[in-house]
Amino acid sequence: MFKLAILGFLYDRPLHGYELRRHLSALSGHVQPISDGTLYPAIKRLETAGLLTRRTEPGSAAAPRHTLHLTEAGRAALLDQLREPEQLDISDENRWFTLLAFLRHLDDPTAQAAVLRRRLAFLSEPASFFYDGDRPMGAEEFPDPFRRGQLLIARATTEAELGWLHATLAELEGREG
Amino acid sequence: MFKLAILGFLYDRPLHGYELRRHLSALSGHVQPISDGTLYPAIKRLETAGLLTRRTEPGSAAAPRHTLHLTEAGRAALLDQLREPEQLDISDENRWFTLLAFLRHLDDPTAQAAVLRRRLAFLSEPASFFYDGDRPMGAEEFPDPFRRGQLLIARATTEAELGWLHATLAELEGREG
DNA sequence: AGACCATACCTCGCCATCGAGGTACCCCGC
DNA sequence: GCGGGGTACCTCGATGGCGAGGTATGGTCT
Repeated sequence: MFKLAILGFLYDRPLHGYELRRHLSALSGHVQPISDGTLYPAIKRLETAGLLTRRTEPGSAAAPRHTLHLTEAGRAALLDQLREPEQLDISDENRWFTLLAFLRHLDDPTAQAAVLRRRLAFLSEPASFFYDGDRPMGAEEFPDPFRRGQLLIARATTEAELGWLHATLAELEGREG
Repeated sequence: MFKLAILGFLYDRPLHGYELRRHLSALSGHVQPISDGTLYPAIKRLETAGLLTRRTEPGSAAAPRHTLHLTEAGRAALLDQLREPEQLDISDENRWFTLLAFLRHLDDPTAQAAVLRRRLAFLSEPASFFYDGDRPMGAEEFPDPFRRGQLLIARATTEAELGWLHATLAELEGREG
């Protein structure tokens, strides 16, 4: 879902489709480059929903461009999704990173901290990729280096993020006063 | 795409749909629980493609079960996808982890090392989520803690995985010799 | 003048996924 | 003997992403 990312980038300033695509490519293009067949229909959906408007301008170097502007409803929709993200935005790393990229737009330390706490709760659940019955299996239990690596990497990632989460929450709670 | 995971689990031993779902939930259910509407059509597609067969058995505790068995074509398809994964399997963390979970089935240290080297190349590309023109921006350049965190966490994750990759490649190359 | 490339946008058909809904069976407790 | 819960499977419609294809413009190189 690119809805969040599109609204997030347009919140800062109006962009035309091509610029938007460059921003989106930087944000998540290393995983999978965004295709025209994804971007333009997504823009159209947002326009139909009244979240953005298009203004045609003569192209600076080519065909006429449609500059995209967020409407008030669009700004509200972005802030809503930042304030109360779906669970998938919390649990999926790609979506979570997208959310993080725009969380500063939510200009309220208490609301920001609440979102971080949801991620903290998710990361704190004991989880493995493999179970022996109900018992989560640890890295040491696998003879092959691949599953062992999978678990070790996941653990390292979680540790790093937990450290950052705790530090940032402390900082935000200071500001909440 | 659950094709890889389904084939991977069945490679070890035949399972019926319900068991399969429990395995898939453990592997990737923390991100998004797998739904029936995904699993059963996926099984049917694999059956139609001749990669697995179903044998109906009386249900042990309920309705009759369909035990799923990989065919020779199914085993070959799994090994193919492990040996020459699509780029998305390399670049997307969720897919990469799925691949890692079954890479041991590819019983050839040279081929395994080649796959790890593709991931290594992907992680070694200089990348950021944000660019100033063509210059990738570093964590220090953002005043908000969220984008800073995003970049710091990504960096920590990459470091951890690079360490494991180098160690495992050395181990595999020892075995190739 | 012509070829070529980057910019800029759009559409179509395909396919995977999802949620909601449904069927059926068996066991256990009351 | 009846209801509820867990096991086990299936289908349907909606949605969203993707690849392939198409259009058009303007600058640059030869």
